[in-house]
Amino acid sequence: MRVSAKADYAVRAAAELAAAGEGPVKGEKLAEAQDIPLQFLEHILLELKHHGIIRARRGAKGGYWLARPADEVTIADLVRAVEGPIADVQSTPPEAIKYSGNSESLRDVWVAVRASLRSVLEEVTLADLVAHELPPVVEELTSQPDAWHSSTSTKEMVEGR
Amino acid sequence: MRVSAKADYAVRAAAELAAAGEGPVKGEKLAEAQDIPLQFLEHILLELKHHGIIRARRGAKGGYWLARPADEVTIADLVRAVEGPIADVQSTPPEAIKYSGNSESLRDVWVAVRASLRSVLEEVTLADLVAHELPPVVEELTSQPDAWHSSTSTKEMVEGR
DNA sequence: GTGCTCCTGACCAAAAAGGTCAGGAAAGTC
DNA sequence: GACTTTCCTGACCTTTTTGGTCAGGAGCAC
Repeated sequence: MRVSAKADYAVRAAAELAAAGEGPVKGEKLAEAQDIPLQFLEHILLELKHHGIIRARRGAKGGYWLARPADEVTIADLVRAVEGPIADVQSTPPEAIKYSGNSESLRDVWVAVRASLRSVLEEVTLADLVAHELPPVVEELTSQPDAWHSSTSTKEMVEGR
Repeated sequence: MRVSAKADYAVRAAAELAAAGEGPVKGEKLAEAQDIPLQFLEHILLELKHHGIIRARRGAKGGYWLARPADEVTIADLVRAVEGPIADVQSTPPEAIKYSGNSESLRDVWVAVRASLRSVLEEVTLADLVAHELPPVVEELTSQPDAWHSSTSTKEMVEGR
């Protein structure tokens, strides 16, 4: 349940494109702006292009730009482009797994996990990101103080930390 | 953003323990009940023991049992025990990451992602699982039909599938 | 002491993560 | 047309993670 460097980079680079607006932006500029290894970033941008999220042109005045308006590109789009399906269990979509007996309901739990991830990732757009105005669902989640610290694990509780 | 086999196995084995109630259950029985490779499962159970989630005894009448009542063990406890922190970004807790300029708000998004995961994983207990009675938050998420199919990706939309 | 069962570390193969390198192919400029 | 710029692509690489197996030791019950 972790977010890869690739996904993080993809979102950050796309945010730069969203902020830039129209004109094509060079890969090098994106890499510098967000401190991402250039050659690695180029592979990521290529994937985004293959997924129809961005466009590109080569040569002197070349660069990358968003294929759609920034308010029509969600974080989920970017994460899926580089990481594949969100919240697969053992590389299988949760609804396709067969559980027996006492763990039958576990399928519903994983489906709920996926749904809750989507409720965040599919709501936030690049436009929201660069405007620093996140949708209500995010504001609500981040406004709780608990959300801001790594939770105390069971082990730590047992050991009385 | 995927759930590992280990986490899935951990929850399923723990569900068996929850269903068994008091007496110690042998590893072999857990493995058979949930169709998990025995030797792999033993390593997982050992981790759970180290995290204080289960207890064990060796010998003739040995086996594993829950260290706490089933309604005090959450899915989050189990996932954290075997996978570590939930929703780290690049192996770092989201609140600890420094973002610059146009992606400053991304930190809040990852924090919201973690919070939304917790809102599911920390609510569901083993008791809920084996009783097939999941908390309202889960019921609500799974009751939406959209939650039950893998979402159509941007690429597929572009290609008109 | 003799099974039975958990405990532990070593090992292993395949995949994923996170990159780097080398060159080719378009687009613009002179 | 040559040259430069910038994206495009595949091959390659190292380290870590994933998903296990194997061999033996240690504690418990009888």
